[in-house]
Amino acid sequence: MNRDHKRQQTRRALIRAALRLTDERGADRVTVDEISEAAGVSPRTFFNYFATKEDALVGDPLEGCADPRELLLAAPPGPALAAVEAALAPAVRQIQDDRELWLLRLRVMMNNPQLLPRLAAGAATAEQEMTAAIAERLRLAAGHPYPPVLAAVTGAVLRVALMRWAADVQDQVLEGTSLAEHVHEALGMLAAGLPDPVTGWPSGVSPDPGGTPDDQRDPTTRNR
Amino acid sequence: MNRDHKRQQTRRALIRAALRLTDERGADRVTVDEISEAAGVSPRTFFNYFATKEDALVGDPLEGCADPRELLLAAPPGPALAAVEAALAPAVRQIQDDRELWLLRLRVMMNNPQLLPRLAAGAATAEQEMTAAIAERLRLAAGHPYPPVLAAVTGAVLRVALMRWAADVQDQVLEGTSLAEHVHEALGMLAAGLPDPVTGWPSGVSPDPGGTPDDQRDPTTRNR
DNA sequence: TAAAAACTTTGCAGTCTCTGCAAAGTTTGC
DNA sequence: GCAAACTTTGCAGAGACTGCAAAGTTTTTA
Repeated sequence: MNRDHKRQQTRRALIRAALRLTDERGADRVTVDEISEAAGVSPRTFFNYFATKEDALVGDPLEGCADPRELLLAAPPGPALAAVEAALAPAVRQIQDDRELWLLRLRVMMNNPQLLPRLAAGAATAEQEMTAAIAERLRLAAGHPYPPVLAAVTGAVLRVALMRWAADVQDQVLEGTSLAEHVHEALGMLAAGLPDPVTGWPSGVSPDPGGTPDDQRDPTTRNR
Repeated sequence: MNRDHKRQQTRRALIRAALRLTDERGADRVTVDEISEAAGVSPRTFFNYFATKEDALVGDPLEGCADPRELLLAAPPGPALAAVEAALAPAVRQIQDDRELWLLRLRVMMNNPQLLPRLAAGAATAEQEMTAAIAERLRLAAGHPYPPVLAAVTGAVLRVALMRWAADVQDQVLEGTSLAEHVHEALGMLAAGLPDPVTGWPSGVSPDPGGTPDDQRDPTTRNR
């Protein structure tokens, strides 16, 4: 049997076993030994596939997707936020294609909050790459705040969209909003400057056009 | 000697020992036994103070600050994003007051990326509280996307601001920007809708009536 | 102030995660 | 069919973390 294929199969078996057992009993009532046994491999083999027990649970939303750098640079010319949305699209599509698995995974995460940080963990690497790619696309100098802010913020938005998508399904909303729609909706809020949804007021932090750093009179700054 | 005071002292000794040793050798070359010894307590005592080794390293930016709920509800009436900035102010002030410790901590984090996720971890709880507080302040229905998006996004911004502030100092920028200024600058970008800093183009995701307060038809809210 | 109550520290024994290494087993290319 | 390349496995061991009960310290009470 094909080597790569077999590896993928073992990998998936481990992930599924880990998720199923954790879903049934909670994260700290499942051992690596049990997961491996359920997947039909030795415990030692588990660690050939995953560096930590939690890695098998959390997974990587971007796994198998092209390098974000390429996607971002390949995105049609236009505003950066739109390009980021385009770059995220393959990941979103992939998650929707593996719907069952991701819903299980997200349910497990919501029931085991210790895992939430790890989701951000995978994001940490992706975020760094994203930051670099944005800076490159816009040809901004290394110290410019825009790329890291945009990368962090879109990462946060993706995470929230995932959770809301999963919560919709959990709550039996039969024809719920698609993940892509959740992402788009949240990015739309960002693009609009997070206006207050009740009053429609603009968000009201002085927009300080990134260029003019006349922050000297900011009242929160005078000390130190 | 006063009991509380002694506890705080032990706690700080453990944190300092953990940070110093990790700074010298890297996170995986330091054991709990060594940290405890350096702090003058038994290894068992370490775990009376921190649930994990990493907890001693990461700390909590909001530790000792008032409940974000109260801060947010106490903030002057006005746009939500401005209220969030006001709510963040005490945490920012506290970090600047403990400048030395936080700079060491952030340097350690930048040199030991395994720790970055944990920073988001503490944020996870704070983020939930923030979400609830925002929803309460704006009297939004439970399923509305605005509170979780705003909470996640401001958390991300705070994290980036912290890192940039620390990086400034690391890079010997003597009269660097204050943390509060970094936060304000990043929030300003959000408020402006993340316009492309090169072209000044608006961010260009169709803003999707998140602003118009006809929330009754919000698709995510219809149920429950 | 002495005794009781409340709390903290510690040692110990044990479970679990995770690693390096080398032997055994499998797949692939020639 | 054979050698190279890769994967699985067992084993031994370091280190994180927990529950428990004994010992030590601080605070309260009478």
